[in-house]
Amino acid sequence: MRTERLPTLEDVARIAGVSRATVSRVINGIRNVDPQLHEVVWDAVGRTGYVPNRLARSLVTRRTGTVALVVSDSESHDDDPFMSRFFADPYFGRVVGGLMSVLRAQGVQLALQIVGTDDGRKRLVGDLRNGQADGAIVLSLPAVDPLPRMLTEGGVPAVLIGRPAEPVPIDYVDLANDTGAALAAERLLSRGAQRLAMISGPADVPASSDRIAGFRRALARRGHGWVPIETGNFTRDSGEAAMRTLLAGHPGLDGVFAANDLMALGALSALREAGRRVPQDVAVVGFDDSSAAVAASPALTTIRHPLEDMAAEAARLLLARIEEPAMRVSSVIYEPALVERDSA
Amino acid sequence: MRTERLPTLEDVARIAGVSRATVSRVINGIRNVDPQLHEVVWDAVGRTGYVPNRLARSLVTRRTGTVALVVSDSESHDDDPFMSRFFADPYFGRVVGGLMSVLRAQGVQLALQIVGTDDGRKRLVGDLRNGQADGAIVLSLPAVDPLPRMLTEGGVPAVLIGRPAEPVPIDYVDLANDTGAALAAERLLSRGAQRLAMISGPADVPASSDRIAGFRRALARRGHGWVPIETGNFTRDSGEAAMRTLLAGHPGLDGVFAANDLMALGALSALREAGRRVPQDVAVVGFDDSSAAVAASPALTTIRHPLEDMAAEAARLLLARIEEPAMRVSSVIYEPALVERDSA
DNA sequence: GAACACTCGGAAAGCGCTCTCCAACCCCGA
DNA sequence: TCGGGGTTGGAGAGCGCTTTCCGAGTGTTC
Repeated sequence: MRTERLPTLEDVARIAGVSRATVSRVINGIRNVDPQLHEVVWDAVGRTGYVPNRLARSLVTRRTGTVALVVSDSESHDDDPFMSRFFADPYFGRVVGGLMSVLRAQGVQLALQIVGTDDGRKRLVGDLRNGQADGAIVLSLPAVDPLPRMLTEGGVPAVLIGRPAEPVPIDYVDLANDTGAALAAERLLSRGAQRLAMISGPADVPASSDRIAGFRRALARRGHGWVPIETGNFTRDSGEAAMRTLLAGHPGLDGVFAANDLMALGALSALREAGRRVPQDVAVVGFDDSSAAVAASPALTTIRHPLEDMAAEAARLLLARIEEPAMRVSSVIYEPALVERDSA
Repeated sequence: MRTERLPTLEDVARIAGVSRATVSRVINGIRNVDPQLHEVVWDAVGRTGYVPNRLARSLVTRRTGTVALVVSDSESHDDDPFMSRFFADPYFGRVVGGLMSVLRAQGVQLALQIVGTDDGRKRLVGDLRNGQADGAIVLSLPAVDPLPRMLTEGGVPAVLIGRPAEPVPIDYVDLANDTGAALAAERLLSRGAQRLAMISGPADVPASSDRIAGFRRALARRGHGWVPIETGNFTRDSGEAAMRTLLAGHPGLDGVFAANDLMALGALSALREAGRRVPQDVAVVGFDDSSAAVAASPALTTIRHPLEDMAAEAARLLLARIEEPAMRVSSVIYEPALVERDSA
């Protein structure tokens, strides 16, 4: 099976009685080839079951029809369960789904790449420059990541999902995280909550710090000063722990904003355990509008994060930049919206 | 940036003052090259910042260091939301996570491929035979899918996750779905439930039919005859609808087995809406032990599905087959386990 | 009928790499 | 001094494709 040689351009050419060049032209629909020959060639293609070899083609055209989805992680070891947690999180799947919705239509493939070390990043950039893929969509996890800069300096078309921590001239799509957090704050206040608190993500990643800043600012505007903030790491368990800590330090709180739904779920557990009713005693607002939000009980009032749309836009942006590398660097910011359910 | 030509083997050879062949040998660590030259070459590599071109290498070695993750769907259109639902489901992410855990350690990359038409399948097999990837992990969604057979006939190393609907000599990993369903049945019975029902997935996909068969068989063994089964499509909403239908037709039922957690979640909603308490009035068992199970309220008693482990094993199997194409076809069946929580 | 403009198809030069020969060389024993 | 065995490094032939030249053929115009 695998052993028998596959038909090549050469074979097709021989059978059709023309040159390799002609077959190539016919297959790629280039120039006006005599309709008669055209037919003869396609016939030979059909008879041989010829399929062009993408590798060989890419080698000369410098185009692969592939885009890399790069997950840039900080120093992760193989036995580190973090990555598997990352993949199990709906975040990853939603991004892939959004990307595929536009890539698939263009016949572009997606190659998954994970880099966890600077060495890995260097190799990745090298491979990309060598035409391993036409461009990259980057999911950058570490608080500060050299990858975006390395990519732009290497001249690799790339689009970030989520803004870079430090300014880099690179395309990206992002969510107005601060606005989202402000929506949460206003919802809690308008529900009558007075003593608010927040369960945030790691303070050094942009999405997190933006949510913290947005929440604080919105409260300040409404005359609320300092609010207790407990830091989690976006997992359910960390949300539960954070909630316990908050309750211990501030038993009178009546409103909580969690920086994602998973942590809100954890908070719900901790509140139930502490005998607090949601939303009567404590109102809770999550973030993301993930499927977990509707599964929760009470169903989570949360902030909608149009991740699929963002990923799709990132893909479009990347395709455009691949087509036109000199294009001006741009970024697209999506507006979040409040989703009202039962928890606040 | 992108314009400047990248250093090639040739350049390195010139700088090191040796031939291309020698540089190639040094880089690939082949044969005993004079230690002195060895050093000279590496030095030149460092100075030029040379990175081997994978494409060119693959073209001659017939090895890409890439494995395709193929999602074989039936006739899906671009505006069909099904795919995005599929990606958002934790199933996809868990599979990717499991695969990556072993592929990454081997430096193997994963390329995502989606095929929705027979034409697409044909092209895919052609590309794979041409060495687009070294092998494929297949997630086959349609009830009956020609892809597995096409792959084996094309001599493409491939491993299925989930057994093929019709017997094909191909490696696969699967879960003992029937055993899992039996565990659910026994749990319900031992909790004292007497009038059981099931919310199944589409009856024509193997995983579904196995769960149905296992559930029925276990009940029959315990002297329970016919049980009402309502069919859903693995989404939350379909579970809710199915539960309503069941309640309408069998108001007295006191135990439900849902073929996955998402549908169990929907069932929970429908039961609450109907004023039934879970587990006091109606006991509910789910399937998968997804993250939704613990988020649910009451937390779902469910069947653990070690998907990450299965995917990892699939990856190992594939790597082995790529290494040794003549290896005997094998399959690995995982045993599910009952996870006791609150809903049953 | 010659000069010109086109159209079409073929030859061949790569793309960047690997790997099989083969020549050159070294060391040893006869 | 010479032949044989064992290294080591270089030349060069591909892997399967695209694409630039060019030459040959056709039709058009004065």
